[in-house]
Amino acid sequence: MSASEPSKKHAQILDASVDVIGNRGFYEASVSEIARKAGVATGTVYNYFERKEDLLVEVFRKFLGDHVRAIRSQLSQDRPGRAQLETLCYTHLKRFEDNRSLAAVLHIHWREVQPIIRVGILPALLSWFDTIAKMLEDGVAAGEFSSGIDVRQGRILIVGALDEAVTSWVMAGTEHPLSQDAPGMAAMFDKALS
Amino acid sequence: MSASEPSKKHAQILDASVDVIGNRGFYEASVSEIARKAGVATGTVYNYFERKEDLLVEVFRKFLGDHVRAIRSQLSQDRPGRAQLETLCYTHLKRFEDNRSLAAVLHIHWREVQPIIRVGILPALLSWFDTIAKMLEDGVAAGEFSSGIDVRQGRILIVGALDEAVTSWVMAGTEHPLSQDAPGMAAMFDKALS
Amino acid sequence: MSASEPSKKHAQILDASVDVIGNRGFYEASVSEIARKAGVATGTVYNYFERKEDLLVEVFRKFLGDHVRAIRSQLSQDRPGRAQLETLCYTHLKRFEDNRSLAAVLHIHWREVQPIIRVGILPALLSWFDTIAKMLEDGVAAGEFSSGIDVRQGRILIVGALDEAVTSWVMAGTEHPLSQDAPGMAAMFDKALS
Amino acid sequence: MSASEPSKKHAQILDASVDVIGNRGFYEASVSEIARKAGVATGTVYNYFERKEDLLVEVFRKFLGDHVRAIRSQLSQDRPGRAQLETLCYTHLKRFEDNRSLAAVLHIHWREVQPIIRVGILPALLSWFDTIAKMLEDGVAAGEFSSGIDVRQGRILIVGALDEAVTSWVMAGTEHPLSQDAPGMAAMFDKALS
DNA sequence: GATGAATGAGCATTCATTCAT
DNA sequence: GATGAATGAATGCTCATTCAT
Repeated sequence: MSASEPSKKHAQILDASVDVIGNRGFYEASVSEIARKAGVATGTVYNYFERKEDLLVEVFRKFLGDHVRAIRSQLSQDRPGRAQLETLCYTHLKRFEDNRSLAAVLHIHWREVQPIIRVGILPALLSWFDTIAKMLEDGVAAGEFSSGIDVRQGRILIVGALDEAVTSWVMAGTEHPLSQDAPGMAAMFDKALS
Repeated sequence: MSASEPSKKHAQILDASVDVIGNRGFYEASVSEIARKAGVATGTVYNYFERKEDLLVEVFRKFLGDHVRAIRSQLSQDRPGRAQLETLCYTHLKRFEDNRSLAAVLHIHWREVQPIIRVGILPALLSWFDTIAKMLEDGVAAGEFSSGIDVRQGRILIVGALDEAVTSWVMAGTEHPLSQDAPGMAAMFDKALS
Repeated sequence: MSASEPSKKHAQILDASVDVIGNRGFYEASVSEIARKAGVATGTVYNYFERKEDLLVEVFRKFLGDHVRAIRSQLSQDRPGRAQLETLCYTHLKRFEDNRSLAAVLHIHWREVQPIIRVGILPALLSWFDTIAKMLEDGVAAGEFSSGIDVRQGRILIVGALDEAVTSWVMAGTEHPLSQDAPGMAAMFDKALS
Repeated sequence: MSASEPSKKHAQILDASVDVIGNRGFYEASVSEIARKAGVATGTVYNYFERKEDLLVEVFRKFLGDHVRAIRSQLSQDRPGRAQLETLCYTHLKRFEDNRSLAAVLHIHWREVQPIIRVGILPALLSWFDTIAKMLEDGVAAGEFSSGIDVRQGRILIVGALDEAVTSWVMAGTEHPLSQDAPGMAAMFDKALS
């Protein structure tokens, strides 16, 4: 295998982490269970990750990172303003509707006080926040959003509302299609920012 | 002390729980540390609470319960619509600005997957959600909010945005006054719902 | 109350000890549960007994002591030999048939390795052993039992067999009348000693 | 080591359990102490046994099981009746004379009320009882024992007397050779059953 | 004497992490 | 690199005992 090819086992372990942590929560999940789900021995996990905490950190780095990159790519194809808001909401909600375990991991452990986790997660989180802020700034620059809006508060509104939408859906355990809320959420955001 | 006064030690333990859990997180907090902070022996905690989990559950029951009751009382003195939104935002943000530990406990452990905690916390959570939904319904009935709004989505918007505002403030560790965001948040909510 | 009159609470606690220890076993029984069954506060137990272990020791002292005295009194009314064997078996088995909890306490904790219990129980145990040995010696002296018997081994035979009879009955939880085995046991003892 | 060889650590832990439980009693014995005696870490015990109680249960399963198999093998080489009684007594008493700790564990915890222990121990106990009962039936069939005997009562007599012989010897802490009682016990049994 | 809340030592058990194979 | 048995620190919880009221 070439050096650039990511290890297959690394990926297996990461996928298993999403699965187990998403269903049990980080503190109720055991490294052995994740290893078993990944089809490797417990010790193997430590060939790829230094600490249990790194599993969670890497899940954020990879999966939230991928998500943010995808969102950015989508947004770049829309005109700033309402169109981007609709794309954002739909893409975000659809992504997690299709992967409930990932939704659970990212939205439940978003907030984590243990410093090693906090610090590790932060970059991925900030790039998500920045994506939203950038979108708002573009909307203002394009005259689509009011120049009087507070970008920081707007970011809080959007991030918080999307977060709560996904969390409620995850917690409720219902099968109602999460992405159906996208138009309504986008409309509210649009009005709030005009 | 009068007979009707609830146990002093119970209150001490609950306050210490807010303090310790708020700073370490539930899983990093040990019962002995909470006991020490409360000025009682470890075993004493178990005279008042059956399990460690009950500490967290009771914090929600009491402090979120008190908060919701206070909010409801405040809202009843305002006219439905924008006035209530402003009161809601200010009261909510001010409450947690004045008690960072409580903010940390409630906003970090809002989401908790362990069933015994989930189930214990749920009633307090639902009463918070219902308070927001009720406010929206009153606003619609009074003609202050558009009759076309989706109350469920509106609830998600407000709960999520307030949650994110507090969480960001807690996590950042900055001393910027959280309550200053109240007018801006209220204005966005108002526009979103019109 | 006169000094010689035994305390009512002392008796209540002892009766409750038989009840609880008989059903849970000494180590699974808690002092608080015994106190509750006795209708007194936990601390009250320590006004009458120094340690938890003393509860067990006192049960042996009082109830095995009473039993041995009753047996001795019965035996003194019979002629040595077979008649005494029959009286012994019937009285012993009937006593415990009528009080299953006491049977459980005495027969399960007969053997106990904790020194403080061992030492405390020993006198009562020895008086029980001596009673049997004395009966055997009387039987030999009266020419009813063979002069070739080993009194120590005869004591072991009778004590062990009666013990096993009661223990089996207690453990099985059946309702078959324990005392019905008395004639058969007595007959075997008689033949063994002739 | 061959693959069929049972785990060495498992055996070490079991041996240490006999040692520690035999001397302290089950409830006074701590898992850490057993682990230390076995030369392993505390956690290692839990790689081989699920619960502390399983240590005791396994001791019965293995050591009482081995003993019963050995006894059965010996008995099959003797003619039913007196010869078997002598073999039984000698083999039994000699076995425990040579292993005082094992004698203590098996004879003290024979009776145990905690359900998880009771149930776990029961099969080994029943196979011991059955061995005695079978021996009696064979003796009756061979005309060596009276056809009028009650096998159940005979089982109680033998099991109880042997149990008491060993227990007395263990408790007394004397060094008198336990097995010397075998002929006398066998003779009494023989007469009792004729 | 009676009470029962308070105490804190003690212990079973878990599990992240290591390391010999 | 892969394995999984071994490790032992860490912690929730119990309960005999004390003592202020």
